[in-house]
This record gives sequence, C-alpha cells and structure tokens, in this order.
Amino acid sequence: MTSIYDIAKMAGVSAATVSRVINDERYVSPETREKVQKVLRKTGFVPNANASSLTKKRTNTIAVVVPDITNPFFTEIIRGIEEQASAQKIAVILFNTDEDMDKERGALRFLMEKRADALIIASTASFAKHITSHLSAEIPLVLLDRQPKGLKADLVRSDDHRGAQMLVDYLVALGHREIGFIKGKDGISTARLRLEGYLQALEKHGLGPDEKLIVSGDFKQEGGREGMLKLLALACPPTCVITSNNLEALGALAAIRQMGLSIPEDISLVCFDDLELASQVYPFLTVVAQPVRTMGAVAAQLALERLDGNVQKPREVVMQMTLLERKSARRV
Amino acid sequence: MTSIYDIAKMAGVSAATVSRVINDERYVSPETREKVQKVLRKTGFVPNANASSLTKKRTNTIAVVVPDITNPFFTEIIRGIEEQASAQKIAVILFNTDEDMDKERGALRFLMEKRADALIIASTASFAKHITSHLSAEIPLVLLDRQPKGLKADLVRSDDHRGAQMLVDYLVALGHREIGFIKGKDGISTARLRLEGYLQALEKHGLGPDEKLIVSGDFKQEGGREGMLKLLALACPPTCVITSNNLEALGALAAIRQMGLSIPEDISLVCFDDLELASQVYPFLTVVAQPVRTMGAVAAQLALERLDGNVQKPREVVMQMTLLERKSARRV
DNA sequence: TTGTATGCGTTATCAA
DNA sequence: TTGATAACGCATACAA
Repeated sequence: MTSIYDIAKMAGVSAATVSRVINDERYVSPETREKVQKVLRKTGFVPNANASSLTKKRTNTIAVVVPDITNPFFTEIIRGIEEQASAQKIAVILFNTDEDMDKERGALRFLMEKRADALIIASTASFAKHITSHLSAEIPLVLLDRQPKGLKADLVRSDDHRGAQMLVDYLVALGHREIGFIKGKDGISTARLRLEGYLQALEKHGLGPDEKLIVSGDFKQEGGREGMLKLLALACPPTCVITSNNLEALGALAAIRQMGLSIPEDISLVCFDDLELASQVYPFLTVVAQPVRTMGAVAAQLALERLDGNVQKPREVVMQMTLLERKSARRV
Repeated sequence: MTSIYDIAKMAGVSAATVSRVINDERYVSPETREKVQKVLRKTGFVPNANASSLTKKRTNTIAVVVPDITNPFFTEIIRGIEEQASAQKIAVILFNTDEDMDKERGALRFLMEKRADALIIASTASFAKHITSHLSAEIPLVLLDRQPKGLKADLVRSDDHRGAQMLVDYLVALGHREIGFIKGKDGISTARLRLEGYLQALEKHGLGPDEKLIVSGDFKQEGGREGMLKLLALACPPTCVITSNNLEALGALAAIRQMGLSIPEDISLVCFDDLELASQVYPFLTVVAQPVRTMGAVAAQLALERLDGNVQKPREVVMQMTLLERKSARRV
C-alpha cells in the first residue's frame, strides 16, 4: 500500500509536509503545496484513516445501536442521524440488537474496539450496568427513545406520557369505555411511561383500570399478536385497544383478522409510533407519531457537540407527539 | 488510554505475549495465558481494532452504499447483510446516496479512507468509471440490484425481465390492453431491464407499445407522482399502470388520489418491489417482490468469501421474483 | 516554512 | 514458549 512516505519521495518533500497538505494546514508554501497536490492527484492517493485515528484519537465514526433497523421508526431515525453525520464527514456504524441483551453487549464491545467517537443507542436493557461497564466514560453517549436506569446521559425522546393521554382522550371522545392496552417490553422506560400515561388518562376520565384489559407485550409483532388474542378471548373484550408501538399493532392486526374480525367495525385499534410508508399507501392506522427524522438529527447533533469539546451536563430533549387520526377507530 | 504494554507490565510479560493471548494464538503456556487473562478481565481492557488493522491489513468492516435506507427494499437488504456480517464479527458502515452521484462519490472516497474490507453497493450510476477509479481493485465488490456499465464484479439481483413479464401477463389476463409504464431512473440497469421486459411482454400478447403510455421516472416518489399525472392527463389514459419500483407506486398513488380517482375502480396500479410492513397493514398493492432479506445475506456472503481469499471470477446470483396479488388491479 | 524524530497501539519476525 | 524489535501509516513537537 502506498503511504505518505511514497508521496513524499515522489514530490521531493518530507512526509510531514505531505501530511500538512493533506490536512490543509497552514505553514505550507503555495509552491510546495501545489507540488504535493499534483502528486496526490496523479497517484490517486487515499490516506489511511485508521492510521491517522491512531494519533488523532478520533475515528470520525459514530455507532448506532437499535433493536431493529427494519422498524420504520428506527429507519427514519437512522436516516436523520446519517444525514447529519455524513454532512460532517462522519461515518455511521450500524448494529441491530433484535431486543437481545447479548447482541447489545456484543455491539458495545465491538464499537469500543473500533473506538467509535460516539454512541447513539436505543437500548434493549432495563438497567445500564452493562453500558456503563462496557463503555468508557469519555465517549459521548446519546440515549434514544429509551432510558435505562442508572445512567446520566443525553436523551432524545418523545413525551410518551402525553402521547398516551392523547390516545385515551381520543378514544374516550369516541365513546369508548373499555380500552385495552398491550404493554411494551418489560423494563423499558418507554413502555412504562406509556402505560402510566394510559392509566392516568383513564383515571382522569373516571375510568378505573381493568387489570384484565392490560396484557403484556414485547414491542414486537408476535407479542402484539398474542396480546390481542388474549384480549379477544376475554368474556367481555374491550371495544378498542392501544398497543405500545407500531410493530405490536401489526401483530394485533393479524390477530384480529385471524379471528375473522375487522377494524374498526368489530374493534378499534390505535398505537404509538407511525408506520411511515405504510400509512401513505393506505392511511389506516390512527397513531400518535414522533418526529422521527428530526429526532435522529438531534441525537446526532448532541453527540457531535460533545465531540467538539463543549462539555456540558446531560441534556434531555423531549419532542411532542402528534395524533394522526385515520380510520382504525370508530365512534361507539 | 491503556494499551497492551500496560497490560504486559501488570502481568509481568511482554506485549507480544499479551497480543498472543488476546488473539488466541498457540504457543502460549496455559499458566501465562491465565495470568494475562486475569489482568485483562480485571482491567476490562479493550484492544484498539484500528491499531491492529494497521498491521493486519483488515478492518473487519464492510461498507454498504444504498440510495435510501428509508426504502423498505433496501432496509430489508441491509438487515440481511447485517445479520451475516455481525455473526462473523464484522461491522457494517452505512451510506445513503439519495440517488446523488456526488454523495456516492463521497461515500466511496470515505470508505476507501476507512479501508473497508469490502463494499456492497446499489449504485446510482449508469457507468462504473467512478467506482473503478475510486476503488482499489483488490477490495471485494458486490453489486446489488443494479449493474453499472463497465464493471466486472459479483452481482446479486432479481430477474427483472421475468418480473415485468409476470406483471404484464397478470394485467392482460385481467383484460387490460392499455398498460401504462412509469420508467425507473435513467441509465440504471434495473430500470432498463424492467422496461425491456414490459415491452417484450406486450409484444408477446400482440399489444404494440404505445409511446404515450410510457413516461419517465426516477425511482422516487416525486417522479412517480409526476409520471402518473402525465398519464392521467392523456386524452385516453391507460386502464392500468406499472411503476418501476415501490416508491414510484406511492407517488402514483398520491397522484391518483389527488385527481379524485380511486384504485382499482378508476385505474389499476401494480409495481416492482414490495412495501413490506405497508403490505401487512393493508394488503393493497399488487407487486412482484424480490426475496430481499435473502439477497442481503447472499451479498454479504459473496463479499466475505472473497475476503477469505478464495479468489474467483465474478459471480452473478439471479433471484426469482414472486407475484403478490392484492387489490390494486381489477378485471376490465 | 520545512524536516527530523518520536509516538499512537498492534502485530510479525526473528532470536533466544 | 517468550521477548526484543521493527514495521504498519500517519501526526506532531521540536529543531532548523
């Protein structure tokens, strides 16, 4: 592989000078600069970023760890991150965890070895022990959507509490009194906040919570399907159901169809997080949506700001959710 | 930062030995190995992969360049790649090009600097000059979905030609005679093959092509919208339309609604590539789908095989498309 | 303004 | 089986 030493030789200067030209530093005479650049162009030389990261202590790399890149919620966020990052010549390394702790640990280990400059993570964990222990304290960390316990770090999330209230308000206004709820993954902050918001909103409307109407889920389709089947099997099923995220709603949808029922005639269904493209094809599912692309961009910026030195205390950015009314809930 | 030298000192051995332990090499006595590993564990030492890549000449990194990670077609492919890669301790660096040549060039340059071990790319270019010139010839290259001219490399794609025929056969069987076509991005192999397949199929059915029924597109929503508006403005609009990819179909859908028409009552619409989740919510759009997740996995494997030495000549993997019949086309 | 020398954290080579 | 020592490709302090 050709190195700056080879270039130096060809240009009749020292390697240091070549380095200076490449990095656009001052203190290089216009003549030598031109001389070096000519060789650079002619040879099509590409400096080795890994080598330079060794001395610079920066890899210009930011790691993104999410449960599932296939979920449009995360896809859009990643897009937002990538846009910001690549505009600043920073690469994005991607990791899927599949909501699996071991995979998450593996990802953390890996990105540490690669010395990523920053980490943006939607963690699958309830507690942050594994994060704090795997991650060196210096590396900028931005929590996305979810906040594991025991960790002070930047956080970009939406107002889940308020989102839940919007959903319940909406359903109550339509006349629903028995509102089922499929919970999110156990131990995840987002899941808890959404449940709490739901419970509070019920209380506000003078509707005592009915334990039987609250079933567990895992933020995945399968969990949503099982949860919905459980609700439908009730002696007195709810007239509508809220799922804790978009994927669960898809599973619930499948369950409902499986039972030969239809939405919203037989049962209403709403959820957290939009389906993006899916909602364009057929504006069907009523949801409270988060400004996903923006969230990604914000997360990237928070990370990059820390990179550029300005050390600050943990910041929390809370976005507003929007109710997108479509056709999956009816008046009763 | 602590290095293997520090570990060596603490363990009372040389750095070389520490390196051997870390890399699980032979020729380390069980006792010293245990001694070193104890220190490794106690300190939570994480080796610097960039430094090691310097000598090993491998970064354990594979770059993926796609037009838009937000398109479920690519999302699923990336998922397939990531699964394969991370199983082999290989990281995925992600780049969006937005169908923009400059961004693609930037991505190529960047991944070269990072010395990615391999590249999987769905190129936005008609010609591969910029790829061959930016990329060193040694780095394993897998073309995804699209094949720019002037480049011999591994290729993973689907049988676009055949897919087009399936679509036309299907529509003709429904009684359609005026079949509109919104083309893909100019100069992209996939776009060309799909158009050719369409034309041939028409001929097979004794339907001469009507120039007015073929409009241009760009593989993006906006292009699909404009194309469809053009078709709808015709004195004698087609009874059905094929778009060259899923995004264009979404745009076409918007155009149709904008004109106050509905599918499939007023006009039928089918396309290449599935919408994944969208099709789960509401199985609406009839498409010919590619086995996306698998394609990603295959692409990753082709790349990794080359990495592991077994040099071979360019391979081409052609997948079969599947017609997924849904509700966006009606009998006439 | 330029060059020399050294270090960044590993691995590979060669002796011991 | 282990340890010096020299790369790997680049950046930087220091000297010139």
